Amino acid sequence: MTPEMRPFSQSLPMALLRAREAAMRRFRPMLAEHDLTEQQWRVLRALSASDDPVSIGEVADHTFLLGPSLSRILVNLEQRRLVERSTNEHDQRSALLTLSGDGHALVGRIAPRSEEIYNGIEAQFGADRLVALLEELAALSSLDTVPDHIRAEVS
Amino acid sequence: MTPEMRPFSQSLPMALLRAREAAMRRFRPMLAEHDLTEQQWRVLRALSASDDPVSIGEVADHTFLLGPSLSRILVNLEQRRLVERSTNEHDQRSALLTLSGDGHALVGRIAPRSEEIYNGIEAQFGADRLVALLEELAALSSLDTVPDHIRAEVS
DNA sequence: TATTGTTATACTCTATAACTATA
DNA sequence: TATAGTTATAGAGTATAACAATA
Repeated sequence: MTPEMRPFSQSLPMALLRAREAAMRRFRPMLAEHDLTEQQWRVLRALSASDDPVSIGEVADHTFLLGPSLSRILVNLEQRRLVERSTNEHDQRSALLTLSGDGHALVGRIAPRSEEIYNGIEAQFGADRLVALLEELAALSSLDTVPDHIRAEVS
Repeated sequence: MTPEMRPFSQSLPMALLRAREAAMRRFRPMLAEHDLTEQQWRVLRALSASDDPVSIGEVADHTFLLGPSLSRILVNLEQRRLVERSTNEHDQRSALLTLSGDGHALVGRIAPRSEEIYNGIEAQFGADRLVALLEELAALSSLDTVPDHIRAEVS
């Protein structure tokens, strides 16, 4: 034993991983039915969240995917006609992504089942409690995110 | 947009991933210095948490690693003399794992720095608040875990 | 020169099935 | 027959660097 370190069971990264596994266990079968990996789904989900085209870099930030990973995922999703690419007229370097009609349709088929699973978690865990947990997670995530007005002063 | 589904920003799996990323960003450089992947570290951490030898299956459960992944990680950790294997005398099929002296030494070198990082998070987020968050995460993780005495009745 | 994104490369992990040895 | 673990195999993601095109 290494008593100097907090118990494995109380490690924050492990607790987060464990909780995520517990949640994903409910969602995975549904994604598998549609031949989607978690990462592919994160991309579709990020695009479905916006009416406007989103740059590849923004999608990478939102989905926690690295450039090379995202590039290959996009090749796959474009071949499946779920995602469409256009070029930003104001900056020829950056590509803009949108969900295709098929992409919207697929998300639309998955959405109600996702909500169902979500409602099940809310019913067991408590809706208010879940909202509170999400708030705490957001607060934790933004700990090292320097607010914009401060960053402007620093840099 | 797909208004039928809750916002991407409020998806529980994404919130957990985001929080885990925020936490791991602080820990990763330390692991990289010791040439450890997150998964290798999870194995060492799980073994360091127990004075008694642990079976491979138990380690797999605790670390959320599949058998084949764990097998190869163990080959690596054994070659580096961080982990030792012995056979369970009562069941020749199962192998028992323990942290070697070098393994303990490595965990011992990492532990204080890990605690330092942890204290930083506590200082920013609040120690009590972090304890409360860990409790909520544990509760969420155990939602679908049927308690043993009930499982005995059911099966 | 800096930025956006892709390609190259090597490694690691995931996931399923088939297999060996033991129970 | 069932279980513990390994091996085989295919696929996908991670990570870094090098690169092309554009700003």
